[in-house]
Amino acid sequence: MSDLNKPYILIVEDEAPLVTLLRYNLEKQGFRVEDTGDGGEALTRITEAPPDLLLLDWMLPTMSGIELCRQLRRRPATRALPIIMLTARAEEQDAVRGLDTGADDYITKPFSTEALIARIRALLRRSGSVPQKLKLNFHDISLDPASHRVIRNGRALHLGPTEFRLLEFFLRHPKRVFSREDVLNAVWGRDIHVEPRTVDVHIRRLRKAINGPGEVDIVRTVRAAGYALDLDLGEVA
Amino acid sequence: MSDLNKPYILIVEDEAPLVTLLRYNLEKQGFRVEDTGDGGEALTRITEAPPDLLLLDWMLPTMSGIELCRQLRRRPATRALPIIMLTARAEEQDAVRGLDTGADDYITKPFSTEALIARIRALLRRSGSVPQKLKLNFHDISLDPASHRVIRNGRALHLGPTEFRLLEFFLRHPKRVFSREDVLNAVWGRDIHVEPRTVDVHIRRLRKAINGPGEVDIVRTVRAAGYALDLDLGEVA
DNA sequence: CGCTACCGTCACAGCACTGTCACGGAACGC
DNA sequence: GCGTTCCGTGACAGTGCTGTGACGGTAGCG
Repeated sequence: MSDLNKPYILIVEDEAPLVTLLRYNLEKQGFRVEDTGDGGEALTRITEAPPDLLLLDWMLPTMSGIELCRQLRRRPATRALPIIMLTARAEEQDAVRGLDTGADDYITKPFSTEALIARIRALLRRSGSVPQKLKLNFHDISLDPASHRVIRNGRALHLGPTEFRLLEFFLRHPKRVFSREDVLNAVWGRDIHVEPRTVDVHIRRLRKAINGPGEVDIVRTVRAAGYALDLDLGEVA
Repeated sequence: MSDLNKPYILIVEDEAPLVTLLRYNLEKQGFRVEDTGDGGEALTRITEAPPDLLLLDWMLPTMSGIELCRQLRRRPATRALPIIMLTARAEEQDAVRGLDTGADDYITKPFSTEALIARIRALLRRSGSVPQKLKLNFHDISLDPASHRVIRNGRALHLGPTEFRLLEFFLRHPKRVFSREDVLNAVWGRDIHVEPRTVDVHIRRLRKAINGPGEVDIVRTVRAAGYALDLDLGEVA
């Protein structure tokens, strides 16, 4: 299956002819395409295997596009998923509301194929469209989301569930500082309430777990700001 | 100046009436707006103080919008800068090419203000809910807000939290003199009360932190006025 | 049921950082 | 020149932030 590495686009649209047209053009452009006409089914499929980009129709039978969009934006896992809304020209007002709800872009029917593809490319380029399944690594550490395994310098590490998610999150955004609030939202979930200092404790447990004797600390503390996955270089050559 | 911390939008457009309209609406939305009709000038201004978002007209006198866009995309510092292109309806084909060149979105004239603002919000939200992501640099110093790192001449500097915010503020408005009150409002916050002289002390700490031996002082004292991030040349050329 | 692994919270200590002051020197006006 | 205003500098006490160990609670499992 060579197309497992292609960018994966999910079309949520119930007009069959339009789907056929889109599928044809997008596959010609080298995308892997799946589709569904049902909002609920879309939600489960996205949960199972999040696409790199979502083409979302405004009018849907079971669940409206905007509602689906809202639900996706509530989940940490799909918060950054690029979404393009498809609307009829007359519904442009709603489309504007759609953007504020969380869609990244919209396009009005009828549209030219080139315009759509250009927008898709722009969005994918921006979101760095790297397939999500790859192993994550930084410095001498490696995390495999599929097998749920973490390795540093050849030796396997044992992490608790939260430590694992924490490390995975940091590995996805290396060298970037996150406040305790950011970390809570991303790792614990948007509407869970825990004390910000809890992050400190788990950072400590993570450090203890991944830092063997004589190994450098990969987690950098930035006072009054948060934490980052980064080498704590005091000086540079 | 209460708007120094607002998201900063640069408009590159030579039709004065349109600029006036845009400026009015965007400022009402809480953005700080600057504009220029010249592509070359835009480039220098972006280099000096990168905006959070760029509104870019396709037709420009000296340098075409698409050329400006291409140049910006070539530089690492502005590669992620969100760009919205403004084009006339008839030029839609070009706009598509514009997207492939590196613009993030385009909108065809005439457009509704709400549609534009919605797109702006979507872009700013996507580029990190905190609208500050681009690296800032001046002379031989570089500050990365994302990784919270400051580098001068290849060596990493260690700054305290306040020193960091202070430097970041000055880097966003280089070569501009700010009174102690301005600095307090922007860096400490509008309703925090501290003695104006406190700024002096932190300026000193900042100087000590960033000025290595044999390096020029980047912070210029303007007697009876305040401070500026600028090379201290004894006399004007 | 008891055991284990893990989680969230807290208290406390150490230390980096902060705001303020006093002093002396520099810059300026006359 | 002198007086005044302004700024650089070092010191210092108070504050706030983080690392750390400990503790009670819970879910899963045999």
